Amino acid sequence: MTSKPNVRQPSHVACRDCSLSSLCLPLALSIKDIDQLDHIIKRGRPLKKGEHLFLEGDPFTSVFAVRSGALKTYTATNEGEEQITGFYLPSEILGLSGMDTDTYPVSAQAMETTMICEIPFEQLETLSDQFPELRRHLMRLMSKRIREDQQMMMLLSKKNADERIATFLINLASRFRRRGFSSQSFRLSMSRNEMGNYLGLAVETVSRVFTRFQKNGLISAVGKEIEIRNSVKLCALAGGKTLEPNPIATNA
Amino acid sequence: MTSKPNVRQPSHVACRDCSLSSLCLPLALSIKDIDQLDHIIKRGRPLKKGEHLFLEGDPFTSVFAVRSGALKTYTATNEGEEQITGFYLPSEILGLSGMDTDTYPVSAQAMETTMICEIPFEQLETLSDQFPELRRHLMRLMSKRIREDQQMMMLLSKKNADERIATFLINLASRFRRRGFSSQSFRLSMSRNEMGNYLGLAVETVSRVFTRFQKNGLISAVGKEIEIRNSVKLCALAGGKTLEPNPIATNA
DNA sequence: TGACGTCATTGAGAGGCCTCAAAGTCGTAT
DNA sequence: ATACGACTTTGAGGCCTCTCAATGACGTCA
Repeated sequence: MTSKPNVRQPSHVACRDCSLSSLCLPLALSIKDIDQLDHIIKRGRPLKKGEHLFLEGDPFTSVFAVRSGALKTYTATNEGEEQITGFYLPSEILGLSGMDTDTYPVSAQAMETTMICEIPFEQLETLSDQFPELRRHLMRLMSKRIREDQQMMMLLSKKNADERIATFLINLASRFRRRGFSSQSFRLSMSRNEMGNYLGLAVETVSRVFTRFQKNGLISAVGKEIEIRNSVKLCALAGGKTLEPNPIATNA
Repeated sequence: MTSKPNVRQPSHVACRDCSLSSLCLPLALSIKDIDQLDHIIKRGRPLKKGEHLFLEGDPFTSVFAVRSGALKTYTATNEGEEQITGFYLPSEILGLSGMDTDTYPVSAQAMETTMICEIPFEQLETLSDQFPELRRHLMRLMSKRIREDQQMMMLLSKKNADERIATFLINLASRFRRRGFSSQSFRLSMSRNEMGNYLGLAVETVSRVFTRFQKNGLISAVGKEIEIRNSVKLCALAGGKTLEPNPIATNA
């Protein structure tokens, strides 16, 4: 399993050679201009499971793109519990919500081994001055995030446990598909507990819904491995269309 | 009640003469540059209660600032019910969530007689090219909105009915105060039904909580008139600090 | 001013989800 | 390989909020 000649070290892949460039920030730039973005990006060592990318209260300096792996963001409730605010898959951008403060309003933690591209915000703003398209893309990302958060608010205030979990699974599936992975079977990077926390449900409820979904032939779940067996019914439960109420994913 | 000599017609107040300028978009501009913003703003006739500013699906053309009155934004759930996504008070900006689509993702409706400043988005973008501060302010507004939506998600997934309503009242109070109104007593522009819809509660629950709050001396409510009688306890219920989990309000 | 419709309040009952508890499974590290 | 801890599953019971229903208050318009 040593590296083969034609396989670059992942931590050195340039934007122009990155398979995610069409989903990530570079999509706002022409081939020629991508290298400019590339130059300001810092690529650190991989984060191990449980390591933090930044902590709530840390000074806001950068936004981040996920290259591989998965992260969650969370904040502390008044009672000191953890409240998960989002899950982030490869090509998704996090850190934008800190932009109008001097500190990050949430903590970001790796749920598995994760590689990250760091984009120092000051330099990103400078680059935005040069490339209006990049600026508009950043705005679109934030606008999209607002709409997705509103979908999430609707989920939390109107949907029952079954519908919440169906929505969550369909959303994950569609994000996997867009990244070229199977939307039929995939591996959850979060625990049942984290899923429940995010969806406003107790762990036990999540577990019971999973069991029920399996009895009804909607899914098959072995540990974190999920297979969607009846996507039509699952989508119906989720509320019709293939929703995507969570992080920032792709372009329009 | 005819207009007095020194009172301009409200629909003609320029940004530089507007009492809200320090809370609204102009705060990003110097006195000298405000007039440039002023020139692109359209000031239409007042909206009567129940009238729509825009409908979900309308082509996205402008963002709006509330001059007086109050609006709500809402979207339709899959079952065709209304889901309120925000309430907007004077100086607050709405319409930003449509920015990355060609249509508004929500409808906006006046809850009372309301005056609006319309800012055509194309011209706002052009102006943004000239004034980086304006651009950054727009970004900050969106970033702030994301954080507030996340507060709202926390409310919906972790708080009980008492805490939700306490949070809502404290949030409204702090927004009134910032606008120079009393934060102790004010008039709700929304019905109990709308409040419940927004907070993920049934009307009856809202009503019962109001009754209980009055028995406990936290507030006094006569119809839509609210008086906060024990702001300390109410803040404690809301979860400590004076939160503001809703629309876009002011600067840092 | 009276009548109507909308909104708010109050009560009774039911249901969904949470909490508590315990057993079972998985992953990991020694 | 084994033992430990973390995670998952399942059960029983209770509570909070919703639903349904009816009465009461308010505001509006003829």
